[in-house]
Amino acid sequence: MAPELHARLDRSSPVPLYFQVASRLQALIERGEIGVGARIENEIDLAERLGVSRPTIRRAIQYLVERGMLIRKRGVGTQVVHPKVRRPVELSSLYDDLVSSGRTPRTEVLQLTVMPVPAQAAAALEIELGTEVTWIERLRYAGGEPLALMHNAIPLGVLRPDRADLAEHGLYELLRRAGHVPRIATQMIGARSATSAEARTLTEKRGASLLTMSRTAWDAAGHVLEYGSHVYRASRYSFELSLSTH
Amino acid sequence: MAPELHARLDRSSPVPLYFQVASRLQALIERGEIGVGARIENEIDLAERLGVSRPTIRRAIQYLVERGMLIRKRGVGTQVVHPKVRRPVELSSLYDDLVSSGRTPRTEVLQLTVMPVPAQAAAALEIELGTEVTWIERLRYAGGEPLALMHNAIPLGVLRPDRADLAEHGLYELLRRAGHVPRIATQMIGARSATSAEARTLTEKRGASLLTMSRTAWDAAGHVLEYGSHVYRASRYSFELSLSTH
DNA sequence: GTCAATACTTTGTCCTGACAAACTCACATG
DNA sequence: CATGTGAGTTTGTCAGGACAAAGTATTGAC
Repeated sequence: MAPELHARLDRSSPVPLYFQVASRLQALIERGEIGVGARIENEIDLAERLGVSRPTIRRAIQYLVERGMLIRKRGVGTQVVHPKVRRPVELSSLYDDLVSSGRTPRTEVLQLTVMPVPAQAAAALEIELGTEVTWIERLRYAGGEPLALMHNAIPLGVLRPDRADLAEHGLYELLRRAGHVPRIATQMIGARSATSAEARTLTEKRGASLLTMSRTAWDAAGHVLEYGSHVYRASRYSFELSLSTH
Repeated sequence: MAPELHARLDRSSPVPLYFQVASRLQALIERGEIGVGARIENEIDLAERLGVSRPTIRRAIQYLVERGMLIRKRGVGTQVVHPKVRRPVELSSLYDDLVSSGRTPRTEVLQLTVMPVPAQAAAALEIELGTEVTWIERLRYAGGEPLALMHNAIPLGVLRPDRADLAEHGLYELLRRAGHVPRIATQMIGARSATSAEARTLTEKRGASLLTMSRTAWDAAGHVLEYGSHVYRASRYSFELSLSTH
């Protein structure tokens, strides 16, 4: 087996042992030193060789199983099924996605007001009709071209962003910075034709196909953070996601 | 605390103890007997009261944490964040989705041939251009109306379905029955306008917006099972998904 | 040679015990 | 009154052991 696995683990590190083990295994698999289909050493030997207990090894392997890199079969062993980390869909904002894919997002804030919550957002946010919320309308550019028209409703108690913040950062970044970490979300992805106003704003032809996404996000305490209703130029954008069952 | 949690666990059952505990907790939370925001009993007391060890309780709680129902904080405790099970996106077929939402799917097999793999599918399936595959074109109805036009490419070694099977079952069911369990998939969701042929088949107007989804699925051993390229009537269908970070 | 019983390997479940780290809150101190 | 110190609570990590269940390979009977 590869040399990395022989190196001693750092017991003085704040990084948990199971995570150190998982990271090493992951690196070996990503570099192809343990090929797809190959079996890794059994848990008991691995534990002994690395000088940790079997539960620690199991936890490390479990971590990689959940990421879709490994699968285990009782009586058989643990096999590599995929060399890349297949992250489940992430709870990220378009802004972060664009940045991490090397593009340069720019945001134009079209509207920023406090107003009674629109009907569709009220249901999603689980708040009374008539309650005031911050209502935001933004136009997101990537590579100099308009990409998406975004509408958000945010409860007043959660965040009161200003135009400058919104122009320079993603909404999720602002939420996180305010101590509201999005943890859970439900999304609906659909499609429809652009209205003439939308077509004009997005520099598309009238009736062009748009990808729609609406999302409600909650924090760890179960409080609603935001409702968003966005349209994307289907000619420039699509959603990509990986799934795994375990 | 609610009475269900007091009932004795069944140690003779093949259902693991941690799962029995998780199921009970889940039921209590879903019925609202432990409200959102409420803290559940700490692990050590819970373990003692149910007569199991703390690792078993931890595993049960972990299971619900991963499903987005509970969150834990060191030094604080474990809280209910959402009363419904938030399943992560599932690796299921449209057919199964329709059945489980109480609709009655019907499938019309438009084409079923063995032919050289189309270029787009070759890349997704990671096979040589020119290799022969089973090529399927299906029209899926729900509630008497056409809903989706589906194209699939399947390696010959994986499955050789016949028309009758395809008309009566979902593709994923056939795959599973043949011993090929889909475990990992990558999907792209986008949108575009219908061609006139598509519009005719789906009884939409020409140029109507369609939701597109292409997917590649692998089994546990990392073998490619299928590539699918589907279009859905955006007026009748959208994708719904829940996400959580943990 | 075929097929069933058996031994072996490997992961799955569960236990007890221990200490560490993060958080809360009361209390003493300036 | 503000502040930080320390005790108490709760989850996080880790050890080591035991047996069960599922699969694989070998062996033996017919």
